[in-house]
Amino acid sequence: MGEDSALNPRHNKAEVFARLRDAHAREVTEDYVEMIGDLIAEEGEARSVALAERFGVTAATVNNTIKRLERDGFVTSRPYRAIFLTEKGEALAKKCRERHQIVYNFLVSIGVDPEVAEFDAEGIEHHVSEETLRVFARSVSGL
Amino acid sequence: MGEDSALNPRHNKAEVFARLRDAHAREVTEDYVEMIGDLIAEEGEARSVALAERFGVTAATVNNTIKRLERDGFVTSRPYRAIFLTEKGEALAKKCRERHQIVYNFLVSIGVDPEVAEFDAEGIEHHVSEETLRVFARSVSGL
DNA sequence: ATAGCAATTTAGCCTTGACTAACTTTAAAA
DNA sequence: TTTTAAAGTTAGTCAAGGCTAAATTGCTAT
Repeated sequence: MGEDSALNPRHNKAEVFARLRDAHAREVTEDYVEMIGDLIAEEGEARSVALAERFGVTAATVNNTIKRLERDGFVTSRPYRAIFLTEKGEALAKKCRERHQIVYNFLVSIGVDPEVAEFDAEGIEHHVSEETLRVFARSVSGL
Repeated sequence: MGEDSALNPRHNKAEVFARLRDAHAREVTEDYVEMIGDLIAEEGEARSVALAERFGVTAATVNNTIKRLERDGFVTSRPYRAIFLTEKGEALAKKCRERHQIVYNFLVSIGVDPEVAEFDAEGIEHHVSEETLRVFARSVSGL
């Protein structure tokens, strides 16, 4: 007995990977609400064409994704009009922006080149637990 | 002029996201070759049933994935038999194992709980650039 | 007022990665 | 040796997230 316990972590990875798949499913949503928030802040509104350009995907892909986000309650949109964040979307965007900033600042603080840090933060931010994020934040703030 | 240059990184994220999508496409492959390597090391051979259990997916899903890995030259397998890594697969597994270890050690070294570090490392390892990995490794080795 | 262009939407296709259900093969126990 | 349970395979479904091509809408300049 006990060979599948926490004492022998080699043998119960399933949970880790399940969480990984969940994080995965949230990534695109998070990147979109974050970007939509940025666009509204920078340009006053978020249009499909700007999202397509910034993500490097086609307008059709943006359209699909926005439909999903709308279905899931993160944005509202009317045909041929700009895209808006719901409260839920805004809250998520805020959280993501903060998280992104913490990861970015942390990477730079340990000596990663700012441009590389920008790349890596984008990938890492979706996979950092609350605890690790706290450690990052504490580390940046100089212990 | 210059508003899309590196001086204004807000405006050319497309590349970042393209790389993110690529990293994404490699994740499952990397997790599988790594796990197959582990199983061979621990149990002498890698069977579908063990992969399914460890990843928390069905045997059918494992089967699909293994076919893809075989098509892409990372593993060999014969019906109803164990799965083997090709040289290419072995090389990738080795690289992933090292990277995973560096990320894990780094997280633990900055004060993340080992169990949480294990979770996070699994997600982060696929998104860490060579440069950031070097910074992590250097940091762990006590600069 | 309308012509034309840019933006958006729609339709149809693809791959990945997941599932269930049903079937086949292998290997071990009776 | 035969039965049976476990392992593996196959077929069919689904959602996410990409794409292209074609249709539609909205805006702007004539």
